[in-house]
Amino acid sequence: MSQSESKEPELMQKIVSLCKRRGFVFQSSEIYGGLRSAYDYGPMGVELKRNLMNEWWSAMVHTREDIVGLESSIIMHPQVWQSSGHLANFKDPLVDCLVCQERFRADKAPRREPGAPAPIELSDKGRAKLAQEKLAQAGHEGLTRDGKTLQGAVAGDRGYVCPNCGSPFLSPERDFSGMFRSNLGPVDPIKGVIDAVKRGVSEGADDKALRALAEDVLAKSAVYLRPETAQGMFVQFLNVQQSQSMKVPFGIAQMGKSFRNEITVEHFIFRSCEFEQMEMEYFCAPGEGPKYLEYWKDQRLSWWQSIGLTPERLRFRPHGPDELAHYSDGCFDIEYEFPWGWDELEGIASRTDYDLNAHAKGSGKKLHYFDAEAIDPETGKPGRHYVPHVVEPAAGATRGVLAVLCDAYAEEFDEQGQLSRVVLRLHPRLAPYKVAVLPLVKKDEQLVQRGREIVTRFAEAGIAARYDEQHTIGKRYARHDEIGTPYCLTVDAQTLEDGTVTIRYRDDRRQERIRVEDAVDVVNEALRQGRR
RNA sequence: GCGGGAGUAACUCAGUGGUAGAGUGCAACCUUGCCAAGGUUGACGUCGAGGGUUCGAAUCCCUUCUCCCGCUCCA
Repeated sequence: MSQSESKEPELMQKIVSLCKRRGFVFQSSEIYGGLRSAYDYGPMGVELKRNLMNEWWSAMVHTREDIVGLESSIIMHPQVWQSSGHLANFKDPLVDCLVCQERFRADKAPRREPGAPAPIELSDKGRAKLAQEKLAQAGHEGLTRDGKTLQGAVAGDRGYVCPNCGSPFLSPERDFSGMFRSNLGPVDPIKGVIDAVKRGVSEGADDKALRALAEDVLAKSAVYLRPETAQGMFVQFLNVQQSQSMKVPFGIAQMGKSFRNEITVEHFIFRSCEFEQMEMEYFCAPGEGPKYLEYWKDQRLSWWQSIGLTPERLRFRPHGPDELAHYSDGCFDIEYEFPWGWDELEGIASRTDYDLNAHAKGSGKKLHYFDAEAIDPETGKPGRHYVPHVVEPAAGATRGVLAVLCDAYAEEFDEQGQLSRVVLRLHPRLAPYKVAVLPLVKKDEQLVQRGREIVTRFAEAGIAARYDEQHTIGKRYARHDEIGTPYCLTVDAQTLEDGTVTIRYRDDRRQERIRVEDAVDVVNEALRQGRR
C-alpha cells in the first residue's frame, strides 16, 4: 500500500468534488446557476468549520485569563471606516490598457518618466499589427512596427505604463472600493438622487460632477459591511476593558464574517467576497509590541500545527519594509503550502497605537488606559496614562477550513496501483462525526438495538456520533474514511455475549476490542490526545 | 475584467446533425458477514441557461452564467 502526496493541479478538483459529494461545501445558489465566489457549508462542512473555530476560541479565550471575547455588529457607524482609514485607503485605482486589455492597479504599474519612449510589445506579430491599426484609427498614428513591437509611443503625464505590454494608451483611473456599501434607513436613496436631478443641480454637469452629486446624496445614509472584524474590537476597547476590569496586557478576540469586494476571486473558498475571520487584538504597553509580536508568532504557528496541519507545509513570511503599512512596525504572515503553492493563512501584525489613536481622534473620546502600578516616565510619579499598542493575529477561518481539507486529503493505492481508498485524515477534534456506530449485520435486531443504545450514550455525552447500517461494513468504513470519522465502533455477535465492541481507527484501520461500558471514556480520551 | 481550458445522471466521463450512454454511487431484494464482496431489480437527465440555423441540435452559430489555470493578492 502506498500513500499519495499528489500535488497535481487536479488535487484541488478532487477536493472540490469530494466536498460536494460528501456534503462539505456546495456552490451558493447552485440551482440558479451559481453565484461567483459564494459558497455554502453543507452538513459536514458546517461541523468542520465550527470545530475549527471552536478550537481557536478555546485556545484564545477559554484557556486564557488575559483574553476575552466580543461579537460586534457587521454594520457599524460609517465614521468607523472614516477614522480607520478604510474609506480613504481600502480601494485600488484600476486602469485598463487600451492596447492589450490588461486590467491593472495604477499604483503597482511600471514607472516611466513623462515623455520617455514607451515601446509596446505584444505577444505576436498579428496582434501587434492589429494594435497598430486600432491605434491609428484612434488618432495615434506614426507608430512603427518591428516584429511584435510597436515603437514611437511616449509615456504620458501619469508616469506609468501597462505592466503587460508597456503601452501608455490607458483608460482613466477608476477607484475600485474594497468595501460593500449599502444604505440604512427608510429613505430610498435613489429618490434623493432623482430629486437632486429634478432640482436642476445637475444642469450642465459632466460625468465627474454627476457622480459627485449622486455620491453626495448616497453618503447621507451610506453604511458599509465590515471588511474586517478588527475595528469592532478597537471601537469597544474601553467598554470591554472597564466592564471586565482587564489589565494590560490583555486581548479581545472575535470570530465572524467579513466582506470584501475582491477584484478577483480564486481557489475555491480561499478568496471569496464573503468570508470568515478569527481575529484577536492584544493590547500592551508602549514599547512592548515587538516582544508580543514574537510571542504571538510562535503561539499561532503552533496552534495551526496543533489542529493537525503538517509542520513542513507551514512557514513564516516576514513583510519587507516596503510592504508594511505606514503605522506598522512589524508583520509576519503564516503561510500554508496549498496545492497551488504557498499562500497566506494568517497575518500577525504589530500595529502600534495607530488604531486607538485614530478612533480617539475620530470620535473625540479618550481611549487611554490607566495603569495605577506603573510609574509615569515624565513626572516620575506613580500612575501612568497611555494609549496601548496592539499586536493583531488575524486568521482566516474559511482559509483554515480549506487548508485543513487539503492537508487531510489522502489517496491510498493497492499493490496493482489501483486507488483503494480516499481518506480525510482530519484531526479527530475537527472531524464532523467523532464516532460511527455500525452493526455488523443489520438484519440482526439485537445488533441494531445494541448499536442504537451506544449512539445514545455518545449523544448524552455530547459527542457527535452517527448510527449507520446502510450497505456492507466495508462500504460504511469507506464512507466514514471519506468524511474523516476517526473512530468506528462495530457491534457484532460477540458484543451480545461479552459486551465488547471493536473500535477501528481511521488512519491505519487497526482494530481493538473495548467494553461498551468504556466506549465513551475511550473516545473522550482519544479525542483529548488527538489519538488516531 | 483579459487570455487559455471546461460545463452531458449525485460523482467521473464517453458521445462531431438522426430514438441520450458507461462506470461509480443511490434504492430494494437474495446470498454473505470486518474493510468500496457477488448477483437480481429499479430510480435518476429540460445535455449550464437563452436565442438562432435545420425536416431534425448534446453536436453548428450568437448571447449569457458558472467553474478551473494564468495576471491579481495581504484573512
